[in-house]
Amino acid sequence: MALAHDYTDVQYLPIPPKGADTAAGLFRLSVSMTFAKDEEIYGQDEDADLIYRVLDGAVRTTRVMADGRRQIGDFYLAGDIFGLEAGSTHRFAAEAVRDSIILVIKASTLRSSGGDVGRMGWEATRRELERAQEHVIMLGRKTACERVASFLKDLSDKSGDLRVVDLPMGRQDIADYLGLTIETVSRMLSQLQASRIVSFCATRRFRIVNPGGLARLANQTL
Amino acid sequence: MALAHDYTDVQYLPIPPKGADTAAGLFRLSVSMTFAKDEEIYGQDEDADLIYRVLDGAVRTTRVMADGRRQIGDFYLAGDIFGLEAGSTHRFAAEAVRDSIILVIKASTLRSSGGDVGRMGWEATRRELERAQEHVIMLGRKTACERVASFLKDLSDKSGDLRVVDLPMGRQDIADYLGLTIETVSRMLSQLQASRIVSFCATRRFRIVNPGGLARLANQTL
DNA sequence: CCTGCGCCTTGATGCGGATCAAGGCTTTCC
DNA sequence: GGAAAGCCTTGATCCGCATCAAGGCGCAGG
Repeated sequence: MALAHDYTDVQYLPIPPKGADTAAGLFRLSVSMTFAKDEEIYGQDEDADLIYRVLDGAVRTTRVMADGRRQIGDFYLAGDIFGLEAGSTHRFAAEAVRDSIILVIKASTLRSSGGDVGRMGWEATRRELERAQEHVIMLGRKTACERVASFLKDLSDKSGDLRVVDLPMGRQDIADYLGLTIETVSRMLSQLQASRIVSFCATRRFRIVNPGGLARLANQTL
Repeated sequence: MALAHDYTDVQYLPIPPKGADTAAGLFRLSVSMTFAKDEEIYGQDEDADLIYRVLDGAVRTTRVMADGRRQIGDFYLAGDIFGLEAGSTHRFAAEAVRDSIILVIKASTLRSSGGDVGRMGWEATRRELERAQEHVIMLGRKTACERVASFLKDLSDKSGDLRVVDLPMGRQDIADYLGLTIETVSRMLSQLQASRIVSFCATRRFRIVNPGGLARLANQTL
C-alpha cells in the first residue's frame, strides 16, 4: 500500500484557469499537488473535506473487499472532478493511475455557498451519479465483449483525439472497472482487433477502425 | 407498456407533513398522485422537470436495452425521494412496484433556491450516488449468494421492523436489480432458508433467523 | 548488449450462473 | 368453489467467463 502523501509539495496556484472552463471557477482558491503512479490521494473511510480536480494525469477510485476482490468506481482524466462521492467519509479510495497533478479545494467552501458555485457542485455530483448508473447497466446486464467495447468507446468519446486513443491504465485496472478478469479483458481486446473494430499500435494505444461496429457492440441504450 | 398517467387524480395537499421529517420541507408545495401497480411514473428519455417522493407504496427505476434485457436502478420505499438522477431527461424510467401514492414537485423550484432547500436537494443526490456506488460493487464483484444476502439485509435495514420484513417486489424485479435470473434468485433464497439464515413465512415476507450469518454472507465492505 | 522483472497474451480446463423444461402454488375472477 | 393465469420453485443441461498454466514481449537496469 502506498504511503500517505506528505503534502510537502503543496503550492498555491498563481493564476486562475481560463474562464471558458465552467468548473475552473470552483478551483480558483485551490492548491496544486503532485502524486506519483499508484500513490494514494485519499483512503477508504478517510474524512471527506476536500474536493479534487485532475489537472494532468489519471486517477482511479477503488474499493477492496476483505478477501482482496477489487472494484474500480471510476477513472478521472484531465479536467474531471472527483471526491464528491462521500458523505462524511470516502467510501472509495482514490489513487493516481500514473504521475498526476491534482487541484485540491476544501469541500466546505463549496457546500456552504448557495449561489452559482454551490449549484456547480450539485451539477458535478449529478454527473457522477449518471456515470455510476451507466456503470450499473454495464455490470448488471452487459456481456464481456459489450463491456470492453463500451469502455473503449467511452474513452474515445472523452478524449478529443479523433481516432487514436491512449489508455492511461493497465489491463488489471480495466478488468477491475468492468467486473472481469485480466485474461478476459485481454481476450476481448484481441478479438476486437481480429474483427477489425480497433487496432492496437501499442499495448496502451489504439485506433478505432470501425466506429459503427464499435458502437453496435457497445450496445449503449442511450 | 403502461399508458402514460393522465394526471386526473392530482390533488393539493391540505397540510404540510410533520416537521421532524427533514425531506418533508421540500415537498410543502407538492401535489399528491396515485399510481397503480406497474404504472409508469415517468419514461426513459422523458423531460425531467419533476422530483418525486414516495408517500406510500414502492417504486422501481428501470432501463431496458434494445433486446429486452432489463436493469433496475433502485427501489424506493415510503419516505424516499427519486427522480433526481437526470440531466435534462430521465435516463431510467420509473414505475410503481405496487399501488402507490407519490408526492410531486417541480425540480426548478428546488434547483433555483439557494439556501437550505437547495442544499437538501444536493444531499439527496449525494445519497443516490452512494447507493449507486454500492450497487456497482454488488454487480461487479459479488457472487449470486452475496448479492441476494446483501439485498435482504439492505431491505431489513431500511424497514424499521425488527425481524419480519416484507418484500414489496416480485422475484423478477429482484433478479433485474441484482443482475441475475429469476431462477438463480429463487435458488439462493431457498438456500438461505435451508441454511437457517432466513425463514419465509410467505412468498413475499421473511424473518431473519441468523442476522450475523446474513451479514457475513452479504460481505459488505463498509 | 544481456538479464530480469512486470505486464500482457494465449491455451486448457472447470465452475457458477444462464437457459431450458416441467410442474406446484397462489391469486384473481367468474 | 372452480378455472385459469401468473408467479415461483426445482431439476437437467449448457455456456461464458474464471481459473490454472505457460510462455512472450517490452522496458529498466547492469
